[in-house]
Amino acid sequence: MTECYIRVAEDENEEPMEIPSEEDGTVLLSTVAAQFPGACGLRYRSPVSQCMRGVRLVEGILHAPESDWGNLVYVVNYPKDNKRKMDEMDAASAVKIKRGVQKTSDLIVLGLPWKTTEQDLKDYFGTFGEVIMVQVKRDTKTGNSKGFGFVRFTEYETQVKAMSQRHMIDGRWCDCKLPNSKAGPDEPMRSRKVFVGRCTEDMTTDELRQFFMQYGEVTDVFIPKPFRAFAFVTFADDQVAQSLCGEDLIIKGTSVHISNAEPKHNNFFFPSTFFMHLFSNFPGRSPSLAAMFERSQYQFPSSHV
DNA sequence: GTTGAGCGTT
Repeated sequence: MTECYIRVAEDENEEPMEIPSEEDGTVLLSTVAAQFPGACGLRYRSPVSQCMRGVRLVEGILHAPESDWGNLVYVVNYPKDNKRKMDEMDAASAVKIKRGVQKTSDLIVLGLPWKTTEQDLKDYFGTFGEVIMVQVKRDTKTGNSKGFGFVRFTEYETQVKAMSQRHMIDGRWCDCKLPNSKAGPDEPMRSRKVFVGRCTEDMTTDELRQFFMQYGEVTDVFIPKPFRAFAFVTFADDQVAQSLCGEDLIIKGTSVHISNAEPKHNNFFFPSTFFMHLFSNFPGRSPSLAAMFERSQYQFPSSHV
């Protein structure tokens, strides 16, 4: 299958718009969303059954129902029952509606047996409902499990059920809890830039751009080199950025955390107490210390906030 | 090559 245009409309009876496919014949959801903001998928009326059918959507990529898209008119899906156009509301509330009223969040799974794998977790929690993310936290050097992990369900009801009981996993009782990192909402700040934590090394700027396009126009993606497990994404609209803050989003199967690009304290790797200690020991005359401070400034550049 | 309350990224 090759590059083509598929016909897309907001309603079956509305005049369709032609939207380009990719070279492999798939269509990016972001391409649809560029013309129909807030779109979360496509459907079409099957010529055979006369029923509406959903178009397969995997990782932001829409796949043709048969060998090709044909001449069908594809109708835009909007989240839940919200069929209003995005321009009838502000961007922030649109994203909230798009994301549903009851957001699911990552759950920490405590007490895992050392031998339990992510596949084990997926198999176990899959009996409760659809699972969209599992992680087993491991020592980066040895690969040994740290005995805890994370799980994320599609449905909020599933999450509630999972938290309401203990879990026997590979012979041990485990608990699902809301992680401490979700304790309080992030402070609001009017920035167009968000901090994307827990990035994996295989995420490219293009992929991040493709992913975040679904929420609004992306003006910049910055991934520090060498790899530091985080990125900055800038939106054209600060309300879009703000609406995502505090969210856990799943990119390529990994849960990333969105927070403000300018937290109160950038003190994880360079705590101020660390500097104070150094300064007190070597009062103001260490070239290497100055160089280190320079690096820390570079790693948290004000130009990226 | 161990262990058994915790907490993922800046």
